Amino acid sequence: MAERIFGHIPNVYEGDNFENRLTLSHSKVHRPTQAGISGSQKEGADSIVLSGGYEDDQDLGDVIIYTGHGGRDPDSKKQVANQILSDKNLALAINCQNGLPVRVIRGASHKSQFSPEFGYRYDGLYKVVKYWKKKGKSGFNVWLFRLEKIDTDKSLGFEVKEDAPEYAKTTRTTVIQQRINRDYSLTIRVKEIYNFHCQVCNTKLFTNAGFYAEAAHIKPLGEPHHGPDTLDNLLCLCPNHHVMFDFGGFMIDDDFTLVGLDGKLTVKPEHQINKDFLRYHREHFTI
DNA sequence: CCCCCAAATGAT
DNA sequence: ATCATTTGGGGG
Repeated sequence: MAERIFGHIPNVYEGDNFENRLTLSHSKVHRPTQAGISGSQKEGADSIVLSGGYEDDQDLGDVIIYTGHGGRDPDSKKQVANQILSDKNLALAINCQNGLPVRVIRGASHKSQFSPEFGYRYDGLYKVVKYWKKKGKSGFNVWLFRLEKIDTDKSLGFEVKEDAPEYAKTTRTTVIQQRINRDYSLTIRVKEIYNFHCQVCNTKLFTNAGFYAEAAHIKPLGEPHHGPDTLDNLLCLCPNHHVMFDFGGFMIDDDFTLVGLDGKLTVKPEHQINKDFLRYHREHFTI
């Protein structure tokens, strides 16, 4: 299977139109030819289509209340059963918990003032800010997802000038894209290595969407630290210890002894941690 | 690998 | 409306 791309697809811009689901699929913007949600419960959802099939959808433009899938009679298309938080619905929940963007495509059959007249239109990136269960118009439970539009360029710390040449935009999009995806797959990997247990306290949190942990960079990414997005610069932490680590609440010695907290960092053999990054963290974040 | 699904599509 | 066909993806 081709790698799932989160965020914009290189060379595709907001407002681009597609004749039908097949051309949309070939563009990589939304790969499934029928399903409304593209994603997996492990990685999250990379794109959704609004096609007007679900009566509990609400399209307010920059805010969308999107109904999960399932529970419909294949012939009548009516809700005939409760939806459950699994498969693609779970994928959207993963986006919410991990702050992953989802591409939104509106189809002409979706009846709203924001729908295109014909075919399908790529409408940019949204974040999943909340999800909940509700009794839908049919009387059966549906899962709803609140999507809010994000300004990609600003949220990534880039200011793409209106008059920038196309080639520059393209290159930048590609570079940003590759970075997001590489970093995200490593995030999944470090969590899997520790099976979502915090390396500091061994806590394993669970939610209605499964287990929850955070991947923490030892030497921070970006300005001015320029830490790399590599496995040897990542830790699997619970949210509390992630916050403490980022804000210098504790340090980690070269032998993994914790400074400021009792005990030692749990480290698996398949996870080589670069001690230079531990040193960098000690030097720059200790009181 | 096989099986099944899916907010589609095109023809009756 | 309904039917058959289609295609990519996900999961076991």
